Amino acid sequence: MSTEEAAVSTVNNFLKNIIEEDLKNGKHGSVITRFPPEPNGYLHIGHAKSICINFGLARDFGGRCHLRFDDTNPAKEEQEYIDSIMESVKWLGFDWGTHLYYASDNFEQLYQWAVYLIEQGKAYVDDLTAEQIRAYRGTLTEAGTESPFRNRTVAENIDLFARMRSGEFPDGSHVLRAKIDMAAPNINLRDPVLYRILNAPHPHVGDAWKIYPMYDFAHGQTDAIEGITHSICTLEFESHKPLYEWFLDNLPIPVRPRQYEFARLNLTYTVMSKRKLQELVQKGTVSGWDDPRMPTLAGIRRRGYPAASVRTFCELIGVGRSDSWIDVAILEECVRSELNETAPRAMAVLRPVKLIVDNYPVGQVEEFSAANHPQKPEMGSRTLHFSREIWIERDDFMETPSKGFHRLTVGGEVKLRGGYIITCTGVVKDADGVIVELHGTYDPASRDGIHTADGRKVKGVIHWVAVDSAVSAEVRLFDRLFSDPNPDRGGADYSQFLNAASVEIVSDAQLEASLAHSTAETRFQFERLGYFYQDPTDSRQESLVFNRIVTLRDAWVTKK
RNA sequence: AGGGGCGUCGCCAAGCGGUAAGGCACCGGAUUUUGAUUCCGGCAUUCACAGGUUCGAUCCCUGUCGCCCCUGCCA
Repeated sequence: MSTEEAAVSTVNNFLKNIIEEDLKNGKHGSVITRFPPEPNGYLHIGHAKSICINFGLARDFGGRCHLRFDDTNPAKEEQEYIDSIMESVKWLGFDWGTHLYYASDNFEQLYQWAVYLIEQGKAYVDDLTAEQIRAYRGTLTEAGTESPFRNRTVAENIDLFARMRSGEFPDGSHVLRAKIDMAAPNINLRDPVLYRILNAPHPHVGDAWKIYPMYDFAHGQTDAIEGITHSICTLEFESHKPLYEWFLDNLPIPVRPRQYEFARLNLTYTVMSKRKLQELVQKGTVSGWDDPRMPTLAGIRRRGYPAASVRTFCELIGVGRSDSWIDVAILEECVRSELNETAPRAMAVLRPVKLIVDNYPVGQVEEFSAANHPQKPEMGSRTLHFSREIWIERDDFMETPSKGFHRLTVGGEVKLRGGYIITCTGVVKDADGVIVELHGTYDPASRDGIHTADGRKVKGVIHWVAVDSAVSAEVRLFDRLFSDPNPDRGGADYSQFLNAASVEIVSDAQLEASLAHSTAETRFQFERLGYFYQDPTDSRQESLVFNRIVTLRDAWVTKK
C-alpha cells in the first residue's frame, strides 16, 4: 500500500464537530466511514475531496474507512473502473486495509429484505411502464396518483418478485416499488422503485442476478451491514435521507448509520461531471481518462501533481454546506508549495537560441557544481558543463528591450545561473530577420556572484545549457483545459469554452546533461520555468518526454 | 406557500449571544546567482436585506430577496 503519510488534520469543520460530539456522549464508540464510488468512470478531484473527508475523519478519530463499490447498476459499470478507482485511492495515500466491499456482495440479503417489505405490505410489484410511472408520479407541485397494481396481494407480489429474479420477464416489464405515499411533498417518497429487471452481466457478481436494487434500496442497508457510523455524501442526496431512514425504520436492522451531507467541489476552468469527462474522452478532445489536462486523479497523477499536494488542497478548502467554486489557482498553489520543498532544481531551455561566447577557448569544457536546491544543501549538488556554445531561452533576449526588462540585450550583461556573467556583443539573423545566434563575451572572474569586476550588480539571471552536452527532449506544456472559469455555466455548451492552447508540444527542448539519467519518478524544477515530470507512459530513456506540472509564479508576467 | 438546503472580504472559510480566526488573491517593503522561494506590513466598525427580542446578535425570532438540489426502471 501507499508509503505516504497523510498528516492528521487540525482544521475544524462541521463533520468533525458532529463526530466529536457523538464520541464524547457515547453515541458511538468509534468512527467507521466509507468511500462509496460507483465503478462507472474514473475518479476526479471532486472525489478526492470525498476521499480525504472520509479517510481523513477515520484517521483523525482513530476509526476506519471502508472502500465500497456501489455497484448496483451493471449497465454502466466495468472492471476497468474498479481497478482504476483502487489505484487512485492508493495513489492519494489512503489505505482501506482489509475493508474492501461491494454493495453487490449484499444482493442476497437485500433481496430477503425486499421480500420482508412485501410481506409487511410495504412493497409491491408494478407492471406500469417507465413512462407511466413517470406520469403517475405527479410533479413538483402536484401529488402523484397510485398505480393500479399497488394493491396486489402479498402472495401475488412474492410470486412475481421471485419470477423477476429468476429471469422470467424481460427488462422493463416489472419493478418492485416501496409502498409509501404518492402524495408526499418529497418526490423520493412517492413509491420509489426498489428493484428493476436488468439482463446484464455484472462486473463483480457475474450473471448471478437478473434484478438489481436501486441506489436508495442498497446504500443505507449496506452502510448498516458494514457498521458505518457516519455515512457522508454530497448535498444532492439530502432529499433522499428520509428514504434512507424509512428503509432503516421498516426493515429488521438493529444499527443506525446516519447520513450527513456536504457541498461537492466545484473547480474553476474545468468540468467535473462524469458524463462530461466521459464525453471529452470519447470525442477525442483529450487523449484519455489520464490525459494530463483532465481533472481525473489519473490525469493529475500523470501530469505530475504530488498526491500530498492534492491532500493539502482538500484540507485547505474545508468542508461546508454552501455551494462553492474553488479557484484552480489554489490547487496550483498547493502543488507549487509542495514541489518547492521537494523538487531538485535543474536547467532546461525550452526554445533554444545559440549563444557563442567568443572569448572562450574553442574546445574547452569546464565543470561547475550546482546546488540541487538553493535553500537545502542536504539535497546535494550536480555537475554543470560550460563550453563556448550554450543554449539560452529565446525569450531571455530582446533586441529592443521593453521597460523593466532585465535579461539579455545587445551590449547588456546577464548572469548565467551558476556560471559566468555574459555580455552580449551581437546578433546574427537570417534573411527573414529571425535571430539565428547570439554572440557575447564572458568575464572569467565572475563565477561566484552577480557583481562585475568594477563592482556593478548584474540584475538579470538566466538559465542555460551547454550545447555539447545538452540532451534534447520533448516537453509538453499543459495549460487549463477551458478558457472560461465556469465552462458549465448556464447549461451552455461547455465545448465552446475549450482552451485551444491547453497543450503545447515543444519537441526540441535542450536539457542539462544530468537529466539524461534522472529517475523517472523525480519531479524537477526547471529553474525559472516551472515544475516538470517525466510522462509515465510516453517517456523513454532514449527519448525523454517531460510534462509541465505547473509554472512558477511570475511577477514579471503578472506585471506586464 | 410543492419539498429540502444555502447566503461571513475578490475566492474559500472559522465563529454557535459578549463585541469578525486563517488560507488563497491583491497591494506595499526587505532578503535573494530562479523577475522563484523566504520574510515583514496592509487588506470586513462588518456578517444578503428589513424589522424584532436582548444590556449586548453574524450567532435567537419574523419577514423579504438571491442562489442551489429534487418530477431516472442513474448514483
